[in-house]
Amino acid sequence: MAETTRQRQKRQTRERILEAARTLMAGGRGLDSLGLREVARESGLAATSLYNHFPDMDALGLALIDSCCFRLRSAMEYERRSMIEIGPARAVKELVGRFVRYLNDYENDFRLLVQQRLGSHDRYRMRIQRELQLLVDELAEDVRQAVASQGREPVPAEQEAEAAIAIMFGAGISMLDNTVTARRVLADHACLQLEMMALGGRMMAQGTRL
Amino acid sequence: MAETTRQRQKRQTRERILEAARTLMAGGRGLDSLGLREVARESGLAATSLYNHFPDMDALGLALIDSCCFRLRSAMEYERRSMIEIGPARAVKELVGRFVRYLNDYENDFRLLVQQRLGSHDRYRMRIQRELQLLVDELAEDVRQAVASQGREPVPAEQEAEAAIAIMFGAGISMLDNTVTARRVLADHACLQLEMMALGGRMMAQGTRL
DNA sequence: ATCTTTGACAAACAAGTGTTAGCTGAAAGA
DNA sequence: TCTTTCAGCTAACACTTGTTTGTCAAAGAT
Repeated sequence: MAETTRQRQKRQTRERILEAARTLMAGGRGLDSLGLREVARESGLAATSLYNHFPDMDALGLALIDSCCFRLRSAMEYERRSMIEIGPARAVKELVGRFVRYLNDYENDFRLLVQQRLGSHDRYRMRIQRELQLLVDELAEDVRQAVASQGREPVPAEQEAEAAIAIMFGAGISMLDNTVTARRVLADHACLQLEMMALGGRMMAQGTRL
Repeated sequence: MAETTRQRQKRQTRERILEAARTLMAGGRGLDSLGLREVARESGLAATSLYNHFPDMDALGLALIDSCCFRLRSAMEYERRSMIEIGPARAVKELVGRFVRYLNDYENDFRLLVQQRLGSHDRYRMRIQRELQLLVDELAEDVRQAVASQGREPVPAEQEAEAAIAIMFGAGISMLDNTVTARRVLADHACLQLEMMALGGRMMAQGTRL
């Protein structure tokens, strides 16, 4: 069934509202400091019209976070086979490269996600935590498969993945206040840290301890 | 020169204001969603009285962040000699233990710092970034000294320290939404991850690569 | 062609915001 | 003891906020 004119226009307006909210947050403002009227003004609508799309401000925020999660997931998605076949060192580079590209494209998305991961709104937090846990789980599965395909001892993949995400997000946060060239240095550091991590995991799997 | 009655009362009131702001943020609210009048009400003062202590809301926020930084620094401070002498495995446990204790005592401080690290206010961000960099630097110096005292090859200490802070902060963020017992598990994970990191650094110093 | 639905609108409401001006009374200094 | 200082107060100003009510015109349905 084709989309009617009404449905299309409503959907477009809805997107316009979300886009307006994104614009307002571009300067680094927090989601909770955004006002309904302010968003309405930015999107060229009457304040009351927003109620035709979202029951209240919270629903708008959740929609925004949902779309941010979707874009993060899309950006970090890849073909597993290729990641596994290229070997660990290049896989690390590929992973970080993907993340840096995401950061350049959706800087404000990232800011929003990291900020709201600690926000007051429980629903927001849960949604984001779940998304990040999925990221960790997928990464852990990749690590396991890559190691298995090389016939090595099983490494603590969950821990590696968790640490890897923490390291990348930490680097990402630092990148936000830096120039594009400085970001490259930070990305290299992140690569090195991930390699150390992987190396340590491999040693630990062989029984080596500190 | 002793503190006069007036000076003492003013200082106490100032602290009362900051404490009120802390209370209001206890539920996880963002700093930018705090109102001057709201803080005044919470601290039992007239709104206008706050101007006797802070020129505007931004100054209040900065004072709050400053005190959070101070408490973080105090909590993570330790005697270097002891850290170096107990060996790497126990040093990791000590470090994480210290951080967990800080988190239990000053949960809202931590939330505030992590949130405002990505906030809109440049001065806030810079102040926090500087504080965290100091944390990284000190940790790196400890790693270097500990390694040197054992007569080992120099490891990439800066990178280890940076990753370590990222890992601990990542774990800390996860801990905020968990019970005390679940936090212990997360702390153990963080320890394991830090050990992997240290092990990988040592291997890398010996020339091993992925 | 007629009737119903509905997205967008302006007006209004009660409450909240940051900030300024001016007053008061107690502490500090002479 | 007299004067100055100043933390805290009330009142007021000019906004902004989220939300409700009722109107209107275009799209969809019959």
